[in-house]
Amino acid sequence: MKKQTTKNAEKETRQRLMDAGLRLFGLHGVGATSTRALALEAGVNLSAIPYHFGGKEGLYRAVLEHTIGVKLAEVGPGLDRVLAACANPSAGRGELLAAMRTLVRTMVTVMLGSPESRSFSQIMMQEQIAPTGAFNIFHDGFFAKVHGVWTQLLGRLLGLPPESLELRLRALAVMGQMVIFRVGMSGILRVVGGEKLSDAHLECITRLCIQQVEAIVAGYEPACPELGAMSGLLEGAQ
Amino acid sequence: MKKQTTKNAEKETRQRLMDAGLRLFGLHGVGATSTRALALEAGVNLSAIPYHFGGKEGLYRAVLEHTIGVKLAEVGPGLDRVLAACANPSAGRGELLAAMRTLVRTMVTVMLGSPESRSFSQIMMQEQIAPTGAFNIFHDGFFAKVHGVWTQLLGRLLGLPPESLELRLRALAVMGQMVIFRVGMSGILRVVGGEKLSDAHLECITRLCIQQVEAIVAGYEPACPELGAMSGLLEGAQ
DNA sequence: GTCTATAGTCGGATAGAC
DNA sequence: GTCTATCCGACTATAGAC
Repeated sequence: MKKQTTKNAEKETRQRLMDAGLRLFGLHGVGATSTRALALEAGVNLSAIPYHFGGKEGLYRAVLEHTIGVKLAEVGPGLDRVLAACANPSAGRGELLAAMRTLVRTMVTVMLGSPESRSFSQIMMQEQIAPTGAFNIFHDGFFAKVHGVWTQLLGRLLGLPPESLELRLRALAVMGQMVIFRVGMSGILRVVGGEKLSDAHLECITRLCIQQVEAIVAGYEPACPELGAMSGLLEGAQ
Repeated sequence: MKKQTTKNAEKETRQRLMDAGLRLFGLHGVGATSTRALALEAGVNLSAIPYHFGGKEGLYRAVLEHTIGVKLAEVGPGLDRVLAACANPSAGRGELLAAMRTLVRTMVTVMLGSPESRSFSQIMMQEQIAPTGAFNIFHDGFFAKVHGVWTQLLGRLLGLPPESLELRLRALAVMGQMVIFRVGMSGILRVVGGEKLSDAHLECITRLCIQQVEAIVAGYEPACPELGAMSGLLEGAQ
């Protein structure tokens, strides 16, 4: 790599380090990523890390906050569509289901489609495995929002109160149908071959998730009525 | 910790190191776990690691292989129940669904119930995030087996051929409903409080997953018929 | 703001006494 | 088999030249 003292590198150093951080922190975690590897990957001097971010941890937090903003903007439209439908008291089943289809499509696309989504979900998984001080940035800033929207949507479709424990757990299970393709991506890719799923795969996953959610909604029967009154056990919506 | 030169420590050193490895590798990954931390956690001398396992990587592989054996034995009965039902050509829908319920209950219990299951799934997640040379031990030895059984079961219930891509992807999505409670456990526990889910939570999750799988089976409609003929894109059953 | 050089610490593995 | 002592490399962060 060439020297970076030219014009475009002057204010670009932070960005280059954050890009490198997204990749390497996702792959190896914070603890196993060395500042040397980060500097090398970014094509930047090692000392730029403590200088710009106060250290490795500071870079990690900066990467987290930036990436959350990006991803939230990507899923935002899908979430808003659902919230709009739920906010309309006269919205019928068809309207709610249409919003659900949009949300599933958005989530599959955002989670599985874009290349940097891999690093993002890797970091999310790292935080679930061993939460750091930055865990709440993800939890409150991203996961709880998405889970809250699914909870509202399913609450309307299933006729369950928003605080119902069963509802919140069901929202998790429904999301799991999509999330597993992210979580198990390495296993899937190992056999499919290649760096990412094809568009045909993504379309199939999208349709099949939509169809299964429709079936779940259509075939709903209460599973644990005795827990229906419990509330506050899971995080609140957005 | 007391000296361990007494009788019960002589052949126990390997076991103590593997226990410590399961915990620490799961929490921090191989790269971020130091041999010193392992030796301290195990109450064992540092030199025991290269001596008994040839090094840190050797200990990791030993932990993987041992834990897979344990976990496979735990889910084995549930898997066998399903395989038996599927092997019987005259097995009716009710019989297949009964086997499905047993399998869901077994998986939820094994994944979420036992305390060491947390470390096991943490290591599985680490391998999905950044596969090491030991990835196939998990993939072929555990995941592919479970996924293969679900594929067979759903194939019978949905009337899809075992090689169907849609079927294999659906098996993943169905498993995702259970897996997400493992993957997202940190977020769930953070709000529930405590070290593990209560029995009431586990029972609710079990019932709700069973009910949703039943709904999916009852409400099935082909989602991507044009991909029905594709085969070999995902790993084979057991 | 970016670099080199270096301080101070911790990493994994080994040699050799017991 | 288990221990102590130690090598040597890699780590993060900082000081100071430019």
